[in-house]
Amino acid sequence: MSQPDTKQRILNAAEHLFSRDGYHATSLRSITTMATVNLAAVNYHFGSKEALLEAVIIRRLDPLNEIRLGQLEALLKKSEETEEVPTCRNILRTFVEPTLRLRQQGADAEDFIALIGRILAEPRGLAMTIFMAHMEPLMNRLFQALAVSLPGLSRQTLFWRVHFALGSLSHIMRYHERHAMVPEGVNIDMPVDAFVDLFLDFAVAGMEVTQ
Amino acid sequence: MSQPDTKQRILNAAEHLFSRDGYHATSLRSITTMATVNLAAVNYHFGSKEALLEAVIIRRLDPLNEIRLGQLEALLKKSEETEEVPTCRNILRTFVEPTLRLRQQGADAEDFIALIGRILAEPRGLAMTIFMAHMEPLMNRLFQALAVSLPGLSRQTLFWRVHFALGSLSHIMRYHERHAMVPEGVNIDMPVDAFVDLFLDFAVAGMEVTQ
DNA sequence: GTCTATACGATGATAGAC
DNA sequence: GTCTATCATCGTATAGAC
Repeated sequence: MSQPDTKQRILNAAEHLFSRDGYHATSLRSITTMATVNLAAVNYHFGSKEALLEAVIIRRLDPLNEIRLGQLEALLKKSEETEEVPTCRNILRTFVEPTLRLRQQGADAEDFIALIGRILAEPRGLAMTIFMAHMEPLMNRLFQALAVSLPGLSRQTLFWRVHFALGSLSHIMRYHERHAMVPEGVNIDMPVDAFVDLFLDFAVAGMEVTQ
Repeated sequence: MSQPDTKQRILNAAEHLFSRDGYHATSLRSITTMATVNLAAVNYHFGSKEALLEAVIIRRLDPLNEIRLGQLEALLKKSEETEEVPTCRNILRTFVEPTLRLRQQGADAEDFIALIGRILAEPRGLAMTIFMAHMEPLMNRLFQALAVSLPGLSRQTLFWRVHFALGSLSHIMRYHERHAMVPEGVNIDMPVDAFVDLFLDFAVAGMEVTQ
């Protein structure tokens, strides 16, 4: 009997397992078992295990980047009208807040967060190529906006500071999974809004410091 | 013929391949071929593939942590004598500088840097457990020293800021491998000293900001 | 003690018949 | 879409040469 959501069930299972165990450590058999579809269905719908990974990434990354780019463009448009340069904090917020807010959207989104963390750690991998291609327009726009907001910084300094800041973000997106080394009195599960501000306090100070 | 450096050759090959391709994507056969040893030599000398990974990690991590801890203790001892609280910058430097200086020590050390990046992205993996066990004493000491240096921060805020800062570091340790998305006019290969300062400017500002 | 050659059972991805 | 067969490769174990 035909099951119209076969593709989605495969995508969900693959997202979960790729995130939890990594691409190479996940077998097609475990994916198709979890999705309750036949082993060969992956090849039929996606062509290969690699193509399945790409589909998993794109399904969530593109909508997320649309939100991030939309918020950034709205901020820049507003600043044109008011003729005020947008602040570094507000620019970074358009990137950071939609990202951290993924956590509120359930376990599936958390899986995706972990998957991105893995991708960023495998520089030479196939997934990295896919990821970079889909991030580049947004990154260029972000870099450009920050250059206007922080005219005192050299391109070199700005470049590295952007990566310091986004590196922090990618690191903490993975951190909630590692429950070791958490001192007493520290709450790992903060409300998203508070966490966004906690992060922006840190990142903006580092971006804006003059030296 | 006896080859007294068989273990080292296996370790070198494993470090290189684990770093480049990841643990699961690396086969024992590719390691033993690169090391020009017999397939069974890994099991003979290390017991299993997992035990080999642990040996690869420990060989470099323990000496590195000895250097970092030694510099931190020296700083704290000097501050006791002069009765001055060490600065956040100097505390962080004891962690950051030996880490970034690994790059100067040749291609092998660069492999290890990439491997650590991979480990940090696989929260639930075996390697993470090994890594955490060997990092914990140093992390506790670092956290304690920073708490004294930044008495105005809550434990919660300090905890997250330390992870923001070290997250930046782990991210950029991997970055040199990804040559995409580097704007013109940006030099990826900076001298280590300059890069340490560039990083500390960012991280210290973020650590110290009051709000 | 070290190392080699070889074999084993499990699991990988994929292709082709249906 | 599914089922089954196929074949490569995996980590590991073992027997024996040096």
